[in-house]
Amino acid sequence: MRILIVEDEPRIAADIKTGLERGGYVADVVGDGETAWFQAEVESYDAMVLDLGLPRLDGLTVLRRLRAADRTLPVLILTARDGWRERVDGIDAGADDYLTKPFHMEELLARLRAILRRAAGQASPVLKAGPLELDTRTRDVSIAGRLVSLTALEYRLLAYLLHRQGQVVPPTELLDHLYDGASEREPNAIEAILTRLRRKLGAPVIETRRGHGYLVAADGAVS
Amino acid sequence: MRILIVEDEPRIAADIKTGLERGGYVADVVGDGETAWFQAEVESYDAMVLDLGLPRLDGLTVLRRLRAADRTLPVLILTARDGWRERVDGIDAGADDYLTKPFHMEELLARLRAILRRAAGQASPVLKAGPLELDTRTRDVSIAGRLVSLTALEYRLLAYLLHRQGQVVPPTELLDHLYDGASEREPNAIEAILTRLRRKLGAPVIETRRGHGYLVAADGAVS
DNA sequence: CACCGCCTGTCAGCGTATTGTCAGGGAGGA
DNA sequence: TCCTCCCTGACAATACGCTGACAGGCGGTG
Repeated sequence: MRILIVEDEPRIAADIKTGLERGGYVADVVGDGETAWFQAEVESYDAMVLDLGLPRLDGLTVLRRLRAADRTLPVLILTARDGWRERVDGIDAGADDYLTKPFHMEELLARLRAILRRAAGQASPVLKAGPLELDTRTRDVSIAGRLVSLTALEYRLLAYLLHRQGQVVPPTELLDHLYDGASEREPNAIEAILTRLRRKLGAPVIETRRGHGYLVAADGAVS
Repeated sequence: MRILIVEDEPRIAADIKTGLERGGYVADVVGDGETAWFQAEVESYDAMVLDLGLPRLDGLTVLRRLRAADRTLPVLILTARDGWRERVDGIDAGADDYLTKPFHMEELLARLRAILRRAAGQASPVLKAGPLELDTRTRDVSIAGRLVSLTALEYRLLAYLLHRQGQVVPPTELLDHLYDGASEREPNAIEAILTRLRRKLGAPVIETRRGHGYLVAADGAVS
């Protein structure tokens, strides 16, 4: 899961980035609305954390532009403590959620999980596919009840596929969502992680559709 | 739109009900968790406004039961002002949103609009032509209910024709759209793919218009 | 500061599915 | 009938995906 943080205060931005990375996400930071808009158009993110008070281009405007362009990217906005009017505007402009500053990192993570979950059309924070369970809160993964310990990337890969359960995910998309913007990777990197992940899982949860991509079946069944 | 309000304090419940009705919704009120659970099972609501502090059966429990039963009903929870821990639990239990008491009616309405909007926007893009169905999310193709497995190019060819359903597509255009700009192919390559595709489909879905191109009829019928 | 161990990206080799080309045949239109 | 255009089977080249091995990097530990 790759998140775009839009926050002009470097200190806060860095805190959020660290928090998100601890939470198992990949995050890019931009400091103004203009760049945010550009970045969101050009790169692919799974969600955006958006501060409303921004230089150059106001956060609400960024959000409205996104929605006007039919981009359904989940957006979590950050507002001042007593700005309920601001929050109502934000929600009507298409925000999926808000958080008032200052906030607990833990709450930001919970709300992020929630909007990501919703975007995937899921109701529960525990993602399931057949014998496989992935708890997004604790990041525990178990198969047939047995806990398996995954590395950061293995987890991200699996979580991403589960979020898009029932859909075929092309390898290029995985490349986009598993790594932040700073890095270039060979497509083979995905295959390597996948091999190791499959070995750990020990059950055929992840299907390959040659020429199309990878897939975790909606009910966990293998065709 | 019909909303279920779960709130044990009659005064607040009445306020919310009034507010929702002013906002154009229909609302029912129940005062305890047990009834809420029963009511949500028996009647059909478009969303639920759920107070967490409830007699008989706690709000969180109601929510978890709903989610355990795979009910995706949008739920907005009401929490105390400083209960961020409670909110995190609520969100992880599957709440779509929360609001801290006391709140502005206007904000409740905005958040309700938001979760209803979200719940509505989940349609699967499936292309159809007669007995043929192509699901762009899973890349599953089925004809008369029977799944057929297509290679990357067969899929692209079929998808392209379906996108332009009812129109005659010249082979040169297919050449342009199936391959990237760098490569030169014999026009025969298209014919070869088409032959294999037709054999897999087993039904005359793709017509040839000699001298013009290929066509998938708008209703899937063959003239 | 040095060491160690784990994580992870790259490379190369392998097996297999996919796909372009070729050549021959069939059908439609003039 | 003749000339195109299109279809199709066979085959070879290619691309794709999987895996084992290796090495650099990073963080933790003594």
